[in-house]
Amino acid sequence: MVMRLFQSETVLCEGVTFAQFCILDHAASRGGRIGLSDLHGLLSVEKSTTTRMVGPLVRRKLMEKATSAHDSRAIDLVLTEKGNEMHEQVWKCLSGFLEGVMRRIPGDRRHEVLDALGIFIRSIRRCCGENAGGACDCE
Amino acid sequence: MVMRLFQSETVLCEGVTFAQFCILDHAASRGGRIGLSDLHGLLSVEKSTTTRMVGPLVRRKLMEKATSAHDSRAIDLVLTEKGNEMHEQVWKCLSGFLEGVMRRIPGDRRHEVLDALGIFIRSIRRCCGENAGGACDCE
DNA sequence: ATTTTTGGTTGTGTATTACAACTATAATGA
DNA sequence: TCATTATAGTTGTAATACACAACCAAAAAT
Repeated sequence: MVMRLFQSETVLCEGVTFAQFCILDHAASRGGRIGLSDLHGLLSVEKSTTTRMVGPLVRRKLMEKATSAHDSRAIDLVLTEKGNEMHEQVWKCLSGFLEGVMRRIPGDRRHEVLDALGIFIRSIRRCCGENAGGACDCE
Repeated sequence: MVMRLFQSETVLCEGVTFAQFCILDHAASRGGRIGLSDLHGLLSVEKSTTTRMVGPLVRRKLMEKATSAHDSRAIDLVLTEKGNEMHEQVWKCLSGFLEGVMRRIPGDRRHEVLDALGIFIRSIRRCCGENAGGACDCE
């Protein structure tokens, strides 16, 4: 079972939706270049959906399509200058929000909370079979 | 900004979707009866959507429509016997899943993790202005 | 008594997806 | 090497999930 968050077209920040930010971020975390086909898995969507999700980013010149080095069918998405700036901008906006959340956690417990959150998320992941097919069988 | 989880029609358990379970659960937690109009807010959807989400539950006789005591326009949803059983069934299934997650958290930290999770969620809520209009302004 | 507001339904448009069909390239294998 | 099969991406289409608007009936306000 796939669980998606923030899938609406609603703009998150700077005219970028959450899904779009995810794509920018995945690219950024890999040095600004990512194979289109890698995105299917990362976003848990069909390849046709990936095509369509990437569209607006390319149209707005936040990313560029480049043919992959070793496979002329495959496409790499490359962060443009503008895309990089946008990514940082949105990150700033997001961390602003996170800071707000943090401010509401008693100072002496912040570390504990973040730590516990990590444990919880990893537990769910392991319980759901990580990337392997759903061992998360609810019958 | 509205954030929705598990909105797909995908069956969660026992032929009940997550949204349907939420409705059953809200009713159950209020003694088996809930005003249809209360659901709009609880589910964060338009009233037209509520109407449509409730449809299948009524058709499957998990809930019944009853005219509200003090307003002949308003409708109350009442859990049927069957609906109550279904609710418990799905709860069992869900807690089975949660147990699986818990088993993967070191025993001596379980309490801490749950505790921290509560703090985190409350912080987000307060940060986003609880039920008041979005103070969660990202900008 | 008339007007306005509110609860619910239905009609309709838009967005988000998956699935299938198709093209082009790559890999396999006889 | 040539035929087969697999893979990358795009486009067409259908299903779903929702909001918004128009509507009716009942309630509240004037």
